[in-house]
Amino acid sequence: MITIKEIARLSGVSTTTVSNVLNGKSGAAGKDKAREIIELAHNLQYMPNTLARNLQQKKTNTIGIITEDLTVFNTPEIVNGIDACCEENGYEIILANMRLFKRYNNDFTDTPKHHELLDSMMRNMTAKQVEGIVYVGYHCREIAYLPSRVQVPLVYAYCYLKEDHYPSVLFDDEKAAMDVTRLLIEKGHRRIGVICGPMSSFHARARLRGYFKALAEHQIKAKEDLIVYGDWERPSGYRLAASLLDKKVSAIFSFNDLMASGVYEQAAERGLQIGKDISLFGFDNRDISQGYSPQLSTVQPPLNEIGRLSAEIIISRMKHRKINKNKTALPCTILERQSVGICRRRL
Amino acid sequence: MITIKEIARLSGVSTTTVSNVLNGKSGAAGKDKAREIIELAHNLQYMPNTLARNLQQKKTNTIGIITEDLTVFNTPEIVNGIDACCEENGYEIILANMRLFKRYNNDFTDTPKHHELLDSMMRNMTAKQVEGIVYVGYHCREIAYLPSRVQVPLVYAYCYLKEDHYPSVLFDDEKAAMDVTRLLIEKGHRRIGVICGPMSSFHARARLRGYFKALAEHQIKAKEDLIVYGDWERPSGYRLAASLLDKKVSAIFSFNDLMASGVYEQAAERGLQIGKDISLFGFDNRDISQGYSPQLSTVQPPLNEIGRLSAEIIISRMKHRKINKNKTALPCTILERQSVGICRRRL
DNA sequence: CTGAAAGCGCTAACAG
DNA sequence: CTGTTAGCGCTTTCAG
Repeated sequence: MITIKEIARLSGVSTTTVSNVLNGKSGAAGKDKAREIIELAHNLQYMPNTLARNLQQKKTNTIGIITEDLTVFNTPEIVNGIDACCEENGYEIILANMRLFKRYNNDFTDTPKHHELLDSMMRNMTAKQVEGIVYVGYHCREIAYLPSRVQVPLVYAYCYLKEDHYPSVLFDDEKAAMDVTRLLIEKGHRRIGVICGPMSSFHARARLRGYFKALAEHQIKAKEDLIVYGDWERPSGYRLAASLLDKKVSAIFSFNDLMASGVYEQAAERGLQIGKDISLFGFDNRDISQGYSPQLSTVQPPLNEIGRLSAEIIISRMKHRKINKNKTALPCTILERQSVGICRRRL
Repeated sequence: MITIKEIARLSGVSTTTVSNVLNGKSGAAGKDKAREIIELAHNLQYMPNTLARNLQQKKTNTIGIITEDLTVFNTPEIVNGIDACCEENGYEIILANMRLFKRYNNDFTDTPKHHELLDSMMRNMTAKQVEGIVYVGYHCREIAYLPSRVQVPLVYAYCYLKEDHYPSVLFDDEKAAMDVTRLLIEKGHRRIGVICGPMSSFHARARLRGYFKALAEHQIKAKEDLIVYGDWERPSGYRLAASLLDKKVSAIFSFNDLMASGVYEQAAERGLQIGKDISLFGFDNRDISQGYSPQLSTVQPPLNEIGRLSAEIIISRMKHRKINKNKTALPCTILERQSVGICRRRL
């Protein structure tokens, strides 16, 4: 690999001059000399060595991203947002993927192994002189473990810490659920069944709050028996839809698309047409939501924006040493598709 | 940030000794001194500076990954495979994401802009002293543009070059399609309809070859009117299924899951039960394939393995300067689910 | 406008 | 076992 020194030797100037010319320093060298140097560098396929430059400048313009699992459906889009924002601001990224699912078979959260891995990745990033780190969870949840010895700004994306030691960026489950419920109410629905997730889930609890709030707003009494609890998987949606349909709900709000997909099946078996006889809403905007007829109405979480905002927070902290330890919840987009219709049932 | 020099000063030894101790060089220092140094380093939260180390060693143990678009469904799994293999071999990764879809609105392949972006990313990686690069396409296709001035081993994953200038790793479309067709034949199917993709697609052509070969093996005459051409999207599957069903096929092989999902709808409208009245196979193993009842049989491409092998090739090239410019096609896994049944039609 | 000198943090070579 | 010297490739004084 050809160096600046070599070019200096060949063109009979000092390394300083070469460096100046190649970095476009104003009035660095005589025009002729400059052109000669540039040409030479080009012909010799000169490439600056980032390591050397960063070492000397004590600046890498790099932020690190640690993902819990890059293959979990929401992660890439978040990374994409971080990446885009960094690029726009002249920062580079370094990605480290914990690969939690493949590594630990889905049984890892807040175990010593996980902590050790995290600490080692943090150390590795620090060693590489990143100037900030974004930690990307694979779903929104509370993380108990605080990484040790963090020396640069740190932001949590799509997850948050038990106590606000660092800022975090999430999306607003509660508002989204409220919006969906309102929309259903405005279409005339009063008996709105909910296929909730396990109450241990942050998402499930927040969405339920939103549902209750919207009902209360419209003076509709919430009925406990219209809320059933699934495990986020399709079969539970199929099973639980049965009990809700028995209770004559006119609409079902499933707290994720997978369970909603089970509702399609249950409805089909009963000869009920989704969007006409029964309205259905999901959550997540998974691929699957467009794979049914009629298409599933759903909630799209602002993944790209979560990434962007996380990066912005990091960058602004790096620049202004601003301290901010808050949670930020970004709004979701409600995607109304044909699975929702006017309530035809007499009240 | 605390340096080795500082520790040397505080513990009254030379930087060399500190370096030796901290790197566990055998017999580096007296036990007491060594312990003292280690403790000091720990208390001061010493972190080695990777930049400095790599610069001095002229070695980064890093390979670069350039993805065309990280958010396209198959990419993360491939990256995961590369990452896993690198980790096992003591290499680090650097990821650069072209974000082609968001950047150019799906109209970019082999345009000057794309080339420029690629070249700039390659340069950037070279500047960072990566020792090899894996280029990850967003789907298997032929790439015409040869990056200029590549100075390290380069492998193409999930895509390939027009001419074999560099090795590439793909999956075996033809064999997978042959396996699927055989399986259907063995279940007694003779009139097997195909919902193909556009013939401009590498995948479509290869899968069609596999289909023909399997038929020929069993002396079944291929009928042109049983092959229809979609655009990979769901509506085309719905539409084209109609024409195949009119032609009384007993099985449909859709060349992707999305189009297969349209077949479900068409079949339902005609009161045909998938898996009984009509057998159905897809391709890709998308999430959606498990979102129907009965579940869709499909083909799972070896994404993780593509990643792993690409990394292995890079690493072995780096080590042994082995030259290999071949395409490698890895086998897919056939996932037989309930959408396939014995042919009940009299022949 | 130009270059000599110094140094970023680390390690390798070699001498004591 | 320990320290000195030298240098990775680059940029930044600062003097000419």
